[in-house]
Amino acid sequence: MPKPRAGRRHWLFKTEPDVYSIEDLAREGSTLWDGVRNYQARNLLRDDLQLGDGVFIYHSSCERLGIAGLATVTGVGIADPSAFDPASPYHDPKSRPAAPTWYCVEIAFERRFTPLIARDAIAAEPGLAAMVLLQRGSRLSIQPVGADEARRLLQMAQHEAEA
DNA sequence: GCCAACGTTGGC
DNA sequence: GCCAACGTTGGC
Repeated sequence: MPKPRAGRRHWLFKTEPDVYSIEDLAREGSTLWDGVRNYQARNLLRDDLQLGDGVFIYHSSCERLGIAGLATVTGVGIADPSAFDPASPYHDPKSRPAAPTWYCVEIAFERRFTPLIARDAIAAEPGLAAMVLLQRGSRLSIQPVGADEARRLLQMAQHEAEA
């Protein structure tokens, strides 16, 4: 059997919509996903995200929890400029341009999910029970999404849109 | 290198 | 606002 062609890989980025929402991304078209200050998330941003990967945008700490849309990775391996900026709340003097501590990627708006895929609906879906998002105490803000999980989520977005 | 204290995240 | 879970810090 031929090796199945690897489709585009998918990730999930958490964001508080009060700070930055899918609407902000839709308006701006693309953005630098900077300010991530967690080593596990940093490793994914620096080493694993690839051009063209899909990014589910998850709204956290708000009234309507869930995946609000989809974006595409358009820039990888970027040293996080906010770490070098003394005026930024994300400033980190330990990170220097010659030896950056923190990395970010650029993403571009792809589409909104209307309505969003509610966290409740994700939790109720047996095939999605293993998602990092649902794991007890998971605070990782950049998460891998499995191929089957991504497929299921995209189906859910489609069905909800038709309903 | 251990581990207690602390700050933060994030669902409820 | 509560609080459990987690990552980080710093004294030893």
